[in-house]
Amino acid sequence: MRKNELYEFIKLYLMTVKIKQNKKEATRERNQQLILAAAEKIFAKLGYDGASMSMIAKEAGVAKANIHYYFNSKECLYETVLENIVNSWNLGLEDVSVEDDPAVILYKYIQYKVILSIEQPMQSRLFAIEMIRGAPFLQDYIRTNSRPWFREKHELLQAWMDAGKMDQVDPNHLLFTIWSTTQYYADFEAEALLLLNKHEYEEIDVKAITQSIAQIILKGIGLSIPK
Amino acid sequence: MRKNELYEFIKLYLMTVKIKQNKKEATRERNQQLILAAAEKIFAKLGYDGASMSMIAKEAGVAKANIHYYFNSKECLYETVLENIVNSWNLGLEDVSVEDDPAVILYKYIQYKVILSIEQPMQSRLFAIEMIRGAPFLQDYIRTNSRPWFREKHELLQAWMDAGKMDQVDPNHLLFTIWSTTQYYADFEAEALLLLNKHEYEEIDVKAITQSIAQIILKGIGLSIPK
DNA sequence: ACGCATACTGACTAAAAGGTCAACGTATCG
DNA sequence: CGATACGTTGACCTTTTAGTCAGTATGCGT
Repeated sequence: MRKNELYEFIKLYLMTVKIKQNKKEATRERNQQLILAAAEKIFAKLGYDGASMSMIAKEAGVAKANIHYYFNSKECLYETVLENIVNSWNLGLEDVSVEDDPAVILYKYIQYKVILSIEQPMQSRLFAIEMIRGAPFLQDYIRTNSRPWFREKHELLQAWMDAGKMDQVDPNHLLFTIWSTTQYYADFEAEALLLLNKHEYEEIDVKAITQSIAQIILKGIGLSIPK
Repeated sequence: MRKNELYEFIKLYLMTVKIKQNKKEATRERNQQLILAAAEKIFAKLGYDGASMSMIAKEAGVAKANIHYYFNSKECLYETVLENIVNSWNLGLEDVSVEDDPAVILYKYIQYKVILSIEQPMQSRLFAIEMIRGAPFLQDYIRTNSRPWFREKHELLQAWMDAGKMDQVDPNHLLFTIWSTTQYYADFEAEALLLLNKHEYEEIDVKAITQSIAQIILKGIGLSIPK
């Protein structure tokens, strides 16, 4: 019975610990999230150098020194924000096999990326700023994480082409084309809205954008919009 | 003969003025260009806030105070750089009429924009940064200058479609698609090179990029690559 | 209730920013 | 040759920045 006792003890202990740390740990988690959200917003709007720690503190509703309590430096905070974004990035083209229909998969991917661009434009912009700067913080991450993902998708597209399911196009540039066309509406929102003479995107725009991009790209690689 | 005399006098006077101002005005012109070139480089690499006047001064090889002699403020310098870029921007799709072949015209435009992206990436990046910031300096310029240009091209594309020369696509999004796909290689050079596992673009890449983009977009709107 | 670790902050520092200015250098003209 | 306007600069100013720190407040376990 010793085993059982031990098990019960551990279970109780863990529960106690959890309850004990509830308030403190919850505060910790909450404030970190608050700071990260504020940082994402400010960094995306003003860039790394344009953003100041006091602005982020004000946005998050905490004292500036408190940010330094959770994050050692401005660089550290920026890096954390960026990695959080890229971590939640490459979804939307996952769990795909050669058997799937490229038209359906790619249409969904375009749709997914357009929605993300319209609804979370700041993430896209923050990523863009980092790339424009030459990816000083993200280049290691891209090398180790994005590259395998990219290779995998490259092979998938190539397999579809080999199977005669779509036209022969350079898979690299096809992926770049999908990224750039969809992210344009986040990164260049100011230009797009000014030229379209709008104040903000509407629900109907999301559909029109998705449709236009999908029409051009899918037909461009020998497919057609599904359904 | 008085008219002729006056004309000769003016001609001589202007020549004299030109000669007189040669050295000083040449220096003025030269240094302004030097400063503007340096500013373009530094602003594009580090953004508006990341760039400092002393860096630009160092890059241009002049004293910091001397920049303020030619340009009132950092904002003024930044604005001048931006407007110079956009002034030399919308070329490549000029002097086009409905009678022209859309395939030829659009292929040339894509080619032009790809070359510009590869050879002058800093201009594209500076523009991108300004747009990401919400176009605080360029929005007036876009409203008054880019919008008419955009409307004109919109009508041109619509006319081609009405004439049955190409598929029916939203002309706005078609233009956005061309811009985004071509500018991607400048703005996201870091990402593209990392994923392509290259140190820099080569001559062959320019052709491959142009070909891939043109293939997808032109076929996507019912055309094919000319010649 | 008390002691202790965690959470938090106002007030500070040193560095760097944009911008100014008086003084000096230099080409042009009477 | 002066006189004048333009070109140039080092030194300086104010403001803002990232980051620090001593000290306070707040739960938590005993």
